[in-house]
Amino acid sequence: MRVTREQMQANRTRILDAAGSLFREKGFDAVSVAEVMKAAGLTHGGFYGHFESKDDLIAKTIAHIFAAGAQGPDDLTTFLDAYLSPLHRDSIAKGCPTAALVADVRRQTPAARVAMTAGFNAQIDRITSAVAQTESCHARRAAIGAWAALVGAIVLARTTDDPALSDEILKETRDWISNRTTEPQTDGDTALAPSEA
Amino acid sequence: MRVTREQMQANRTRILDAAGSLFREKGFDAVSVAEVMKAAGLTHGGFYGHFESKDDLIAKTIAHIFAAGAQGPDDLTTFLDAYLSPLHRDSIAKGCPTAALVADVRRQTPAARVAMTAGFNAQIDRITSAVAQTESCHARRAAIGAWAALVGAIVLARTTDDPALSDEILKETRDWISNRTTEPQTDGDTALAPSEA
DNA sequence: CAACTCAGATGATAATCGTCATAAATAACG
DNA sequence: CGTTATTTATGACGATTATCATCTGAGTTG
Repeated sequence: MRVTREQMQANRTRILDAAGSLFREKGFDAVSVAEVMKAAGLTHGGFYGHFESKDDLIAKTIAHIFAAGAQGPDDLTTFLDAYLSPLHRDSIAKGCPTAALVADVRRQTPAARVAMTAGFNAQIDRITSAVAQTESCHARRAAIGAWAALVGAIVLARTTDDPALSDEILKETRDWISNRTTEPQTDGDTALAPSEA
Repeated sequence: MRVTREQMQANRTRILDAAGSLFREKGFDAVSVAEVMKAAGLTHGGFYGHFESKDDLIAKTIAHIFAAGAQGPDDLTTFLDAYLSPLHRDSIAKGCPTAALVADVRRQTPAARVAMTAGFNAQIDRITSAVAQTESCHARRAAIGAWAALVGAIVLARTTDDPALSDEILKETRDWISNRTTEPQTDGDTALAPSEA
């Protein structure tokens, strides 16, 4: 049952791809090693020839997902629309790894959290660049704030069982993030202010 | 081994309290029924006298947590400061149930998602009331947007292994949410705008 | 082409966990 | 005070799962 060296590398990639989808979809705990291998077209036995343990696979999978999805947001409007779209909300297995895995990674090994943090930094940097096109002073602050709202909205929209509320969360968050400098005082701005302001 | 009816009710509450902390801390899957019962001072056998199944416990626990923590944000500034504080970030077991459980509930039974959605609506309503004190036109939009940013920031800050980044996420999100109408054009506002704006 | 190597398949093992059957012991009731 | 009802404790069962030992067969190398 031996296989070409290239074939072996391809198998390894297939395992990481399968794990990337399954982990995002069902979470780390709910996915068994055998299930990942089956999705990759292999049997469970060969797994430990590729990875030291399931924890090792988890850490490597996180890094693999972020390495693959290095697409940066060129146009901020387009990015916001796509990120907070029902389509993105419903395609978890192929969607933003941060939104799909944040909560799960907290309980994983240090290596997994390190890989996740690397993805965080990359994502913040990308959004900061996009924000800097229209706002330079506090670009990083705006990037972090908007990113938190994006991730929060997606996670909330995916959890509720009420479709109307889910859509509303996406839509209102979308408008809340951008409709500020666009129409400053026209229809009453929607920003929050400390009550003593 | 029979017990007073009051004692039995007290035991049931102890089970729900213990489950509330453990589920928030470690997630639904990682907490066994026996572990919950032990934390409540009981043995695992008596569990099925109180609940039909573990899934039943999960749904009832979600409702129980939201029923207990019905504290509304009176002052918005105080609420934002408390929610995005390192103290709240680090006290997961006693902190916001939404932030601790959103991602996990997505993969649970319909009953669990119904209970969670009820908590969502309550929280949105409370924040909307607080926001309405300074902003009436799009109060609900502002509440949803701010809430998404709050939940997202806490979840992200809890996941990263970099303490500095974690603190930064809390602080910058805090400032990004409120520093808008306070100082409109003074130091360059930090709001995002569509690039064609 | 022959000997060796090693990726992958098959099967086994030990641990964990949800669930349930049964036993025990005490509260509740007349 | 005796009988009944019911909560909790004890123990067991079946299913799942991570991990590893072993076998097989085809790539690799000389």
